[in-house]
Amino acid sequence: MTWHGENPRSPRDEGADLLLLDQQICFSLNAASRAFGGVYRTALKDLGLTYPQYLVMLVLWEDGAVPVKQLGERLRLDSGTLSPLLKRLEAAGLVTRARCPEDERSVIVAATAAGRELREGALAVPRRILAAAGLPLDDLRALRELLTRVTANLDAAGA
Amino acid sequence: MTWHGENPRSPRDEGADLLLLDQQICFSLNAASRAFGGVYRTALKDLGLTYPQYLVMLVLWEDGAVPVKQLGERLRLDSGTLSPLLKRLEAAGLVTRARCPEDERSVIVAATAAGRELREGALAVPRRILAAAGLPLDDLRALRELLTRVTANLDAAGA
DNA sequence: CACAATTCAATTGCGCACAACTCAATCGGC
DNA sequence: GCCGATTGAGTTGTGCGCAATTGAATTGTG
Repeated sequence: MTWHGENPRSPRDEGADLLLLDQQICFSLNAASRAFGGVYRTALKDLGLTYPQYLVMLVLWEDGAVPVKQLGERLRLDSGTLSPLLKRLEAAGLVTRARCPEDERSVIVAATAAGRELREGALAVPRRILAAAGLPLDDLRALRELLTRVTANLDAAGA
Repeated sequence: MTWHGENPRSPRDEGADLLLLDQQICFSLNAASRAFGGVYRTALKDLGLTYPQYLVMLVLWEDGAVPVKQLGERLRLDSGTLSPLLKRLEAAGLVTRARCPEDERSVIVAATAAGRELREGALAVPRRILAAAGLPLDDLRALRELLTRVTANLDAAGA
């Protein structure tokens, strides 16, 4: 045996095995992310939220008022994404944006009364998502663990 | 013991464990996907490809000429995404698009000579990505396995 | 105090993702 | 052969994601 994998290839294609594995990992990650997106889209439709907007609301429900900067750190998003998103949430009457008096550079985001009321309807969403995912809790925990580690590694490598 | 988890909560917050897990899973999935995207962005910069364009080229390198429809099934993308993407690849001189003679509705996509030459440079990419991911092969396989299963479940639930 | 460097939000430009729609080609039943 | 239904690409509109830039507020240093 000149080859050592289960997928024998010509010498000219050395590395093609890795290329395949790579494709499967990254592609399946992408596909999974979009598949979750699809389920969230329908689950959040009644609330009038997109998934990133839902994430923002989750932070606001948990933390109260937070500056845009902090929101970005929590969600791994920059102002280029958050500014228009927050503008839309503001237009929908769900959040307020106000310059911080102590530091006029930063903008404080907070949920309005309507935004806080939305939490009620949002409580049903996660159970629906978990049911759709259809994996046992242990697997989901393992998945989360792996994802967290790989993200940390990738961010470190990219820095 | 009234509770059964490691994270006891008040009765009003029943299910909050699940809720939190859901948030962590979906968020970390999203974050991981974007973290991979960032590493790919830099790795593919020299080739002048984006990550979705790279996925398309992978299919073409592997399969030769394929109709747009088939491309969409493989990559889980629809014509609304593929049409402009393929247009850009065509403008870059990497692929050709031609109506299928047997069925004038479908369009056959194939790599040009320049597109095929790009494969040479692309062979170095996966190793770089895997290194950045920094997980042992077994973990990556486990990750891929979980992602594939969860995507299949989500797609089935969404249908 | 003055002034250069830094920080934070917003904006611009480009590409992806998806829903909704259009339109031509094809297929099916009759 | 004819006509309605279906199929495959493409287009439009909206929103996310990110790089690069702008501009105002703040901080640090001489």
